[in-house]
Amino acid sequence: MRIILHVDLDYFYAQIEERDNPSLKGKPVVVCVYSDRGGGSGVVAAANYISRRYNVKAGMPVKTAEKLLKDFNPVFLPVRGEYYEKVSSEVMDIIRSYGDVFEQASIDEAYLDATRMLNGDFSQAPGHAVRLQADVYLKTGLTCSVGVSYNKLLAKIAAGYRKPNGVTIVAPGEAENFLKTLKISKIPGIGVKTTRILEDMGYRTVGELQAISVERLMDVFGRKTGLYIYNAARGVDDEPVKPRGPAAQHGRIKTLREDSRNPAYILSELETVIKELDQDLAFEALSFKTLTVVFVTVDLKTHSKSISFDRRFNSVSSLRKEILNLINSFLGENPYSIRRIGLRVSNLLKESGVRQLKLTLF
DNA sequence: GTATGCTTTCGGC
DNA sequence: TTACGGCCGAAAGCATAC
Repeated sequence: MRIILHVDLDYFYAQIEERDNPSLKGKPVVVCVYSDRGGGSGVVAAANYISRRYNVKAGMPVKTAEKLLKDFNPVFLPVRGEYYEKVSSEVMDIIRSYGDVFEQASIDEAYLDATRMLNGDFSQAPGHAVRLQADVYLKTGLTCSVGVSYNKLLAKIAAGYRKPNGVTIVAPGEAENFLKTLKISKIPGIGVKTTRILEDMGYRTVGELQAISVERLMDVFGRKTGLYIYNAARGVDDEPVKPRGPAAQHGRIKTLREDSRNPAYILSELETVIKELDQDLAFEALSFKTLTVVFVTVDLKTHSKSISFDRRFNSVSSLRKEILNLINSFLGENPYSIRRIGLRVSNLLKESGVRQLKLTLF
């Protein structure tokens, strides 16, 4: 039996701001991504627990959060992405030392396989998790929530069970009991859409979900997803904790100063995106074979158009003609104006040798 | 029918 | 009443080859 931990930093961006400025404690704190449109246009990236009491949530328009909090002395702050990345690396370096295998799942989440480190003795796992939590707090001043179980699925659900600053153990034999009263949306991968379908079928808890046959689930959701839901409802998961390699794609997207269907204007707004993406590629010594233009139309739907080449490029700046073609092709088949525009490169390869040495000297 | 590879969309954080 | 970012990986969808 494996010993798996899931570590989740609590309300990460907002907690960092609170840590760095203690006068924020006790107030609703909302960290926002503002676009270039002015007038406070943007969305909420993270909200502390006081904000959450007033129904403020990540993903919500900033304007909505302002209305919900107007009587409660809130603090709205712009995101400091690079700084949060740096804090994340410091925290991850601590977490890493508590497992044999470490997998960073996002900027504020990680999995550990600690089976060998604890000699396969599950009874040592709770103490291990508490020590990890205390160590992170002592060294960084940040709290996290930890889930401990014998697979990634249960460890992740467990981490979400007691927050913030919680530790939840789901020992072998306890999964059925732990799962049966949970709402089905607590299963990772079961989002709004799937929840709606299952609720319409009359299922609300994971316990109830266990009554559906695998055939029925595969019928409704397809082979792969259906089997996943069937197993997840039983706490069954054998995904290994595995270190993540470098990102498989790099992208930049921005909100246009005004909605538009003018290809020349859209391309001009892409200039900063091109510059930043090229800096990224140069810094990491990457080349790519596939270029994608990402469109978000005024109805907030995301679309994309891509082109693949049979040779590698190390910069997008020489591909403006291709970008323009993709924009025109999109406009030809879509009636909506464009609100946001971006670029993505994939099929990445690390440049090696002399070329890389030259680039990293900058 | 299966395997493979590419483009597009979905959804979590 | 509406309001709305910027990333990423995974899954879905589709075409092709055998």
